[in-house]
Amino acid sequence: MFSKTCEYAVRAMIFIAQKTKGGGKIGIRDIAKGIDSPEYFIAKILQELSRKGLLQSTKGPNGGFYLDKASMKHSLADVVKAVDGDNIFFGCGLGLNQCSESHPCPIHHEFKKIRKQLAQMLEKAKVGTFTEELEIQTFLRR
Amino acid sequence: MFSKTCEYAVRAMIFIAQKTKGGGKIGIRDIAKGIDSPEYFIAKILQELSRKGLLQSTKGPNGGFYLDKASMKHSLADVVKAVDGDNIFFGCGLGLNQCSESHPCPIHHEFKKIRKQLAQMLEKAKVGTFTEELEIQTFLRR
DNA sequence: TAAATAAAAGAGTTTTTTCTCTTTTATTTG
DNA sequence: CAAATAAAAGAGAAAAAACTCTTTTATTTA
Repeated sequence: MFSKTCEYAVRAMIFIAQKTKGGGKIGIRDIAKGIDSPEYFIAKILQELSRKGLLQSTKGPNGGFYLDKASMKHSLADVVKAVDGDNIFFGCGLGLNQCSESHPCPIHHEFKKIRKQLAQMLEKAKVGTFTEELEIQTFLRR
Repeated sequence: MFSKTCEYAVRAMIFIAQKTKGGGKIGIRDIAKGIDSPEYFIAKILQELSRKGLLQSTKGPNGGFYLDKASMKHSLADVVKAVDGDNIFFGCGLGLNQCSESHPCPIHHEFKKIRKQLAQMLEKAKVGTFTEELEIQTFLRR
């Protein structure tokens, strides 16, 4: 469904939201452990997301990654788009470039409904909404 | 969503169904052209599907690929499973191995609905049902 | 039964994705 | 301001996916 890069990104964003809701920051090593991902790899991914403004970071002692108020309101769809692009939301299920309403592939209309539901679900899910359930952190690993 | 291999596979199966409904066979070169895929690559994919019994073939002059009655009844879900496995139908949206009802990731329950709909849609779509609309063949390219 | 045909199998190469390590830059704190 | 800390950036390596070519095997037909 999503690339591994994208899965790590979503897990990391949710994790960081949980951990920095109170105002602190969290380091890359703790993030990697917290979501069970390769440390250097998730670092690269977060650099990219940071450049795109989806999360914040500061260098040096007491530095780390965090989410400001605006970033907390980003949706999982925003994260997915930033990493994998929007092909999952708009692309043809059979990989055809020219597939459209007027020139549909055999499963175009059925597939459209599912893509739409997926998009809506991920739009509704804001990064900041996963903070309440504290226990959830366990479930971002493995 | 699906691997390219899988997209080619589904397109090829639909194409072969359309072309061999009347009882004939179709060669690999025509299939590759018909669905706009790399010839040697789709050949490999169909060999695999043939071994798994999802379609039939014969060698030699007048040989080629075709679908017998039973194969026509296979669903697109069967094809997807044969190529990509069933991860798309059962796997966690965030890539977690241990994600389950009792140990869910943050989007487990929402994601489950979408996976289910996708599965149902592809189960319902039988390879043989795409034969009526003759014009459809154009829409398996590009 | 020899030649022609077409898929199957074997053995790759290329490209993309995933992952790693080292060096640099920014920030803090003693 | 020097040392320590932590992310950013650069430059890859490893693994997986996508794709290609050649040889073999099965089948038909002249």
